[in-house]
Amino acid sequence: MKNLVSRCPIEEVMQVLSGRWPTLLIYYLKDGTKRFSDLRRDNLTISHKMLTAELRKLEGAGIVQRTEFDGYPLRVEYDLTPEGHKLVPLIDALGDWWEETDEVRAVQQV
Amino acid sequence: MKNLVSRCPIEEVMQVLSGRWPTLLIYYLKDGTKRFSDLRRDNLTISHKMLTAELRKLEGAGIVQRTEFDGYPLRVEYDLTPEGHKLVPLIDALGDWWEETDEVRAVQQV
DNA sequence: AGTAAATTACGCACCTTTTCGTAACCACGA
DNA sequence: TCGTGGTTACGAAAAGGTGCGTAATTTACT
Repeated sequence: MKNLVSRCPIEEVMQVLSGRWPTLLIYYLKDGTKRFSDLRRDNLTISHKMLTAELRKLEGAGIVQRTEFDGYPLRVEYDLTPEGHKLVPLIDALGDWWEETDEVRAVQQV
Repeated sequence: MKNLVSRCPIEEVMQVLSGRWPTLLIYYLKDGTKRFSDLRRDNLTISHKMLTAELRKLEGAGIVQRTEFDGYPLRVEYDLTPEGHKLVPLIDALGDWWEETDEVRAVQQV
């Protein structure tokens, strides 16, 4: 999903939130500061490369704040921005919707 | 994004809503019944292969209702289900969030 | 009257594009 | 030599576009 087909804000958010990782990362970060290696430990299956790419995307969208500390080994901390925190309940609402419509899907499958 | 890495409802919704088309299709359908060819006309760039695939995914998720009418040429109508309609304001909220955080992003880019 | 073409909603095969994981490498300090 | 956070190159796999085929009926042309 490289470029947009409309200038609709919804398509723009979805470009950032689409995929397996963005919402999961937001969820790990909502509990507080995490380091790169913390996220890799929590989130077993994401590759090194994907994690950096996704974090930068979220940073560019103003959802995640990256803080680099001088010294070796290099230390970097990731947090949700205030804007990122505002996003959490909206994503929760989608999860709730999914759970509520679970029975509907169960019926349809028959 | 073939299979899930967690059993979190949020990852499950995102599997359905991820990508360029699902939310756009929901938006076209929220105004009422559309036929396959209506959607292709509105939504210039989607290929027929993608359109069928996305519509079936939304149908499987209980968001879209597909109604087939006998006769030739075959006629098929697509509508949002009641559950699908409930989803609209949640997606709207994401779009609103994106617009509100627009200035934040503008500042960061500098 | 007879034939040709258009219509609708796809399925399928083929081919290109994009995505993503793996692995190697870098910087440095303990 | 290991750990940290990150980049790059490579290759496999998945996503997605194009074009052809299909059904039965209507319309358009000769």
